[in-house]
Amino acid sequence: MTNRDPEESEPVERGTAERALDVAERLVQVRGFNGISYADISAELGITKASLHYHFATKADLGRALIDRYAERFAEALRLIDRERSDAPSKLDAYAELYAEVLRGERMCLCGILAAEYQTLPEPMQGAVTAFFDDNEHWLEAVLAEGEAKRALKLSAPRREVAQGILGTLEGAMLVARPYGDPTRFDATARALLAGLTG
Amino acid sequence: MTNRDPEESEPVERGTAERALDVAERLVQVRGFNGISYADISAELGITKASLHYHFATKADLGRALIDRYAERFAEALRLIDRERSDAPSKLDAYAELYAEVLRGERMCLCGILAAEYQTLPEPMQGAVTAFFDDNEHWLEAVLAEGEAKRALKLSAPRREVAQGILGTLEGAMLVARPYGDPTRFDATARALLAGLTG
DNA sequence: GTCTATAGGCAGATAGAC
DNA sequence: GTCTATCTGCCTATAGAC
Repeated sequence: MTNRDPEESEPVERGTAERALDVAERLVQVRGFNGISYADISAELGITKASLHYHFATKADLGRALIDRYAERFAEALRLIDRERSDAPSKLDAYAELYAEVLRGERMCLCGILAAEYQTLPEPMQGAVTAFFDDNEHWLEAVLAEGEAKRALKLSAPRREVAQGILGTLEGAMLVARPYGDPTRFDATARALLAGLTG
Repeated sequence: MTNRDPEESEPVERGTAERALDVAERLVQVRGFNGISYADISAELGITKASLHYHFATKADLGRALIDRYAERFAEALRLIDRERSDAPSKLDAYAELYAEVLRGERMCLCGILAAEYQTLPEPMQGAVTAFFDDNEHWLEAVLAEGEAKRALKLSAPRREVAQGILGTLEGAMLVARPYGDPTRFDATARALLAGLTG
């Protein structure tokens, strides 16, 4: 369990900007970027909107910082998986579990929900969203390559396509599961997906 | 090709309410419900916001009408598939093609994009979104049952779970493909999904 | 059914005091 | 860094004339 929610951690010293990102991240993962406002965030934080603007001049700045931090934390989680899991199937299992954790927090993947709003996002945010997906797919491709080399995985399509398929499938399973408030909807799809790769 | 875009069809007589739904549907499928306004719709329609309020008193009413009409049209497309396709694999193929068509129009599935915004939707819209998913899954379950009976499909999980997996996978493949403006990203995932069922 | 006009609220953002 | 105060603009929605 690496991808801990900062808001649930021990109360270490955190600056206002960091705490603002914590609140904004959760709100966006629940309501979407177009569904939240400076008022929402600053109210939860106990400061004024003007103070929040001091840390993030524009909403685009805030959104960009949100994605960058999320992507970094996700990348760190992937490095931890590489260290702690030895074979490809186990790594893919841990990867799916990252998504399941997010969903159990009643949230959508940050970049998944931003993908839905993609056409309305300021440009710097758009680039950061696809960069997140690209990073994930590259990591998945490496895992798939390792799995093929060690005969632990059998792919029926090019690695790149399979990697894209894994990402899309997990994002979609989250997307549909959340309205039902039922994380097990996600689990079944994830299990079937991974079973199809080891088959 | 059943699910034709009314805006691209021959100019048959259409009332203002219908034309408003056409415009709103496209806008929501591109920008999301929180990303559009009465001003956007009425401007494209060449009428005032007040006139639009005559047809749809509140935005919630408009949204509800949007989903209901979309769901009806989708259900009609499914009935056509049942009539024109004889075996389960072919039906699933046609089902995936419905999604591919939407994506080629640079749109997201209406209910897929609304699922992302679910927590901010007025209640009547929330119920209509899950009802759409439920309808789709019931149809898929029936197709899967037929495919199993005729030994055309081999399922490695309960029909219900497989149906949920198909829906989620296709929605997710659309969600991620759209930011890249590359419909082929969707096709690869859809093909692999169906191949795994006939396997 | 469509219009003009407008209400009332909230959005993102800024100026300037402390 | 945080505040109060304020601006401008857009939002949903309504009143009432035509």
